[in-house]
Amino acid sequence: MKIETLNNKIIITNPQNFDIIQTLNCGQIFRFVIDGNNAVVFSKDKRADISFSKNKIEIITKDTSYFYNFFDLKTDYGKIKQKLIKDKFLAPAIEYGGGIRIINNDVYEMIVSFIISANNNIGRIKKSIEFLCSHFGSDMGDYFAFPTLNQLKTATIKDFSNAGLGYRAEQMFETIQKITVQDIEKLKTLPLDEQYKFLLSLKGVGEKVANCILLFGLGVKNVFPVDTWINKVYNNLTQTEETDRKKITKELTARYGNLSGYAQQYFFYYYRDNKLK
DNA sequence: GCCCAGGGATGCG
DNA sequence: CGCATCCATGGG
Repeated sequence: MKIETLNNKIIITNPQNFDIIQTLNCGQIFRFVIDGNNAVVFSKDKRADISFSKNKIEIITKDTSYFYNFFDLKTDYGKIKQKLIKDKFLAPAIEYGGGIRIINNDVYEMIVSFIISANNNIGRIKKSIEFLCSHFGSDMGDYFAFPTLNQLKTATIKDFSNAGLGYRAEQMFETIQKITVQDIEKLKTLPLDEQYKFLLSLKGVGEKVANCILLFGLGVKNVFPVDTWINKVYNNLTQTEETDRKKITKELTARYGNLSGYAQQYFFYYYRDNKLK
């Protein structure tokens, strides 16, 4: 794999451990469109237009360094997979979704997105987020930016309800009113336990959502978000009917350690995509 | 009509 | 602490 960064694009020839469709479709990001061999990806107020084939990926964007980090291009996924594939449970999942990369997205955007995600499905999550962008985000000409915190502070409970948040509308309103730009900046500098504590103090954020925010928004890899799919994976692999997600989270984080976040995404994508039990 | 979706808040013991 | 119950909404 060779990565070249030019003025307005990143060119990846002979991509290894990087599949655009897998990376976009594994549930870590909600603002994207795939059309054949092209994709458009949005983060904050930024946009990347991507064309991809078997031996080439082109990421066209004004913000090359942002999307270089966004797609985690500095990390050697070959090494990570080499370790994880020794795990007999994980091997088929890595075989299936070995082109997944863990995205480095904006923390605040992840807080809003994953509050919406609770007990929800990806189609509805995407629609709600699009609503918030088109009603509260800046008009960038041919798309809308993700609303800034101060823009979203103008939204009412009714607005969130109109966005399809259902019973999460009140939680979102409270959290958006409570947090400040300074809180978000400070959050990035805190040690893990304090980051976790802050996130759990927000309405609509529990253990699973907090772990997703840490993984996709703060680059923390020794967390293992447990949702309904991971719960199914766990029961499938252990031949149990465990429902205690705290226990499952603890066990899986202990098992995969600093590679938990990667393992979790391989599992999630494989089992959900194949709709296994 | 029931079940499910990248679960969390609340109340009760 | 652990545990049960409730929570909007749209698609299958």
